[in-house]
Amino acid sequence: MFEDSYPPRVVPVLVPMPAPGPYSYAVPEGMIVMPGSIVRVPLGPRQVAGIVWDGEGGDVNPKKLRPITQVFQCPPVPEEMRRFVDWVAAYTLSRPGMVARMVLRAPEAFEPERAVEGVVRTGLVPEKMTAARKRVLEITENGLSWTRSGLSHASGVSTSVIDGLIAQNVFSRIELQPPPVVAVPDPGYGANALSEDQAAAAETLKAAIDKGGFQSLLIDGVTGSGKTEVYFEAVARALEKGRQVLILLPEIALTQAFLDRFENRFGSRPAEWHSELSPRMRERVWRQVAEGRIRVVAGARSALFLPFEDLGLIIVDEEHDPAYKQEDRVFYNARDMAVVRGHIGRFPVVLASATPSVETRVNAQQGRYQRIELASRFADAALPTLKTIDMRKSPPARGSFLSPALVEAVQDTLARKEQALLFLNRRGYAPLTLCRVCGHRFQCPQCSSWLVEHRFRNQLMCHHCGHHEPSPEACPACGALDHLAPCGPGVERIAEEVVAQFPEARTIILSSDMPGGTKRLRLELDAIAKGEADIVIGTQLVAKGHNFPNMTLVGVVDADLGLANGDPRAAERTFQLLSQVTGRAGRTGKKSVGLLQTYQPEHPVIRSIVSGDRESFYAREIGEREKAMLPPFGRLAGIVVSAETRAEAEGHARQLRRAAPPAPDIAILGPAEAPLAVLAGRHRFRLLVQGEKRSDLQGFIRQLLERAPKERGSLRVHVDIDPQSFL
DNA sequence: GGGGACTCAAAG
DNA sequence: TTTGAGTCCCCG
Repeated sequence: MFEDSYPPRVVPVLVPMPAPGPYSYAVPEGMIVMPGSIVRVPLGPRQVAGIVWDGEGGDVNPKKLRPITQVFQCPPVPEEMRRFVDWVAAYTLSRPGMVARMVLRAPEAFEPERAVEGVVRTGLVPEKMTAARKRVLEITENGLSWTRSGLSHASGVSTSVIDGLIAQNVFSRIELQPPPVVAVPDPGYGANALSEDQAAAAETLKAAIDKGGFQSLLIDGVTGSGKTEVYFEAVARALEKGRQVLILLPEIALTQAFLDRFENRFGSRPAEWHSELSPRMRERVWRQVAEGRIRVVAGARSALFLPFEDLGLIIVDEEHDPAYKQEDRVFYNARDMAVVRGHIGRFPVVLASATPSVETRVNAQQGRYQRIELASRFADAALPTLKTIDMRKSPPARGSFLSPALVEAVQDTLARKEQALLFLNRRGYAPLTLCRVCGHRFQCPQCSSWLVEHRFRNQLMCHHCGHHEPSPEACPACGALDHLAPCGPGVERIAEEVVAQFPEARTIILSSDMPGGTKRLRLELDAIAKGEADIVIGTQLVAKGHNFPNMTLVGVVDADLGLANGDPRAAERTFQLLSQVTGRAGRTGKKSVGLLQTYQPEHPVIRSIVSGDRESFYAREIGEREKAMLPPFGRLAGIVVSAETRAEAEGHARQLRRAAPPAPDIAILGPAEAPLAVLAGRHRFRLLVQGEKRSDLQGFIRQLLERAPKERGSLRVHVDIDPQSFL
């Protein structure tokens, strides 16, 4: 008997820390675990949740071996999900435990939800009948069970009436399943009438679902072409087949309108998953997704790591959106990992965008993704007429930033009682402050970029690293008072100009850093949709999928901004942003106009925006990328190592060049160029490492990380996805 | 002598 | 990633 338990059974367990692989734990006698089981294990001085992994427990010093404390009573993490974790870890050069940590992000969800106490009729009748008791009995005639409070509410009696009936055995207490977070969606609830284009596209998607197996599809349709309705049909079909569905959205916290549309189509809301969920809700959603009780989740990128019981479709809406990139700890692009997830789970993945990323277009061109085009706007929604305003010929008055032509257009719009949107992708009041006496420029002490003045907060802020300081009264270099000059506009400064020009108009600024946070922004967006504002001044936030039905003028204050900042994706980003923002106009068929203030009206990006010729943009950009060997072409431009100082970056670069041939191409970039990834925290320099094969680069980076353990913390590796090395 | 800030190694 | 231990420094 004693012998039976020796040697103890040992299993690998993935624990939430950056160890190179799973740790081994002993399984106490009588405990039943299987791969995927979520367990509580001792780890150093604490207890953590981990996932029993596949294979044998590695050989460890038996003295170190400790037993699993407990197996949680929740569904094991499915095989598909475990392969996905392994794949993501290998691809992103992160430790599997850190990826597993993303799966286990709902610590209280591993224990079953507490059952709710309910009551049900026993069949007995009360000795004495009263009016209140009669009402209760009528309502419960059908024999269904009720919660105590629910029943008291429904029958309009106090709970003590029900307690009395329980005491007389007219009702008995039962345990009810905890209530679902959301009702089950009904695929046949509110099917929309589709245009011919839309119907054809929907058929293609449904065929992919019927066929089964992995496939990635791209819905490529101009803004307003009704992509959402199209992929809703795919969602409906997957639901009919009994599969779960994940809809990924960038920044779901702001997309309340999406949830309404879903509800109109399916009769109930999808479950939400994003960082602003309350811990309680997070637990319930996680648990119910694992149990298969939730059929559709609409979530931010982290929803990709929910333990779906039977996922059968992923939609990635606005697939080009940079918000899909996670750039800390585990670096990944949720759009690409969604494709991988679908491949592992053998189901279709649908990407949707009006302005697909160049990578995705290349994938479509090469036949990896099936492209479905929606060329026209839906129903009466007409695309706005777009024009440039040449700022060399029609300059703004001195000290202002809006050209007379744009001011006039705003005036006309107000006169027609319609709304105008002025777009400038720059937060704050002025991007640079300088001293007119000595020429001093305010710079960030941490990362040497310019400090942006924010008048509302009365602060100078670094948009790079978050450093901020109070706005100064005097120049710190020469001490001169009243000679600090703001240079260039931010949205706050445009708002100042607008208020001066149109004092009677109702003006709203929409910028992610306005006080009040997400909640306030949501209210503001609602207010605008209801017509409670005349002029909206906004940063890129306004480009994102909000519907402003009465918006007939979009003015782009600086269409050139972002075209020349050294980022290899600058042209693409600008094209996407300007297409999306001008697409905000004319959603309900009113004649609408987009005006782009520019100093370079002949610039190819500006021209393709104005002419509406998307294809010329993609053709040209794909060609440029190919020439420059940038993503998604040629040599993988995929790995970025950030370091704190240039010397350190050079050290890393030397090491990499010394590493076994073929040595990769390495570029060292300062904060100003900063392409491909946001500089995180204190990291000021980055090496961009290019190589022939992903596996070579992975080798280099591993070596680098191993040889430079002292630099841990000052060294960050970022993987920029190379879509051609997938799968 | 104790507390705070910091670095380091270890966790099965 | 988290933790505890060790070290240094400062302080009536």
